Amino acid sequence: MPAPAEVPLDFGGAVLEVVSAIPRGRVMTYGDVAAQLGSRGARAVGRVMAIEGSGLPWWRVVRADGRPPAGHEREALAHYRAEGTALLVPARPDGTGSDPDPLSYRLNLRAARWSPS
DNA sequence: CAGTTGACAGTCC
DNA sequence: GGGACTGCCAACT
Repeated sequence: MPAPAEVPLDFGGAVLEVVSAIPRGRVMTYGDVAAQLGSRGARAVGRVMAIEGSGLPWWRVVRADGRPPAGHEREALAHYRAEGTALLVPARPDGTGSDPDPLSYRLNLRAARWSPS
């Protein structure tokens, strides 16, 4: 068979498939996931995660800025530290000791960004 | 059927 | 380097 029906699922089904294929310690941007689906609806991907994201490593899907989904930065951070994902901490010149935004961290996409073979 | 929303991305200032 | 605007796609009202 010339074409292994790998896309009998809907858009959401395909998203779940790609996100579920992301290895531990790696991350993908919404745009990359959408690109794998042959679509550019990065926003559509995000919405699928918000709905069907339950039961999936949604924290492995981050924005192009290297920031986790809005409203879940704290939850995602716990997963990143637990999986050893490459994180970039905002450099503190003085080291005041207090972070105005502890959730202002970013992921090192240059090292953690992964793409399916 | 049309408008609005939304776990975004890319470009311009 | 950071902020604002526009563009895209899919689902909801």
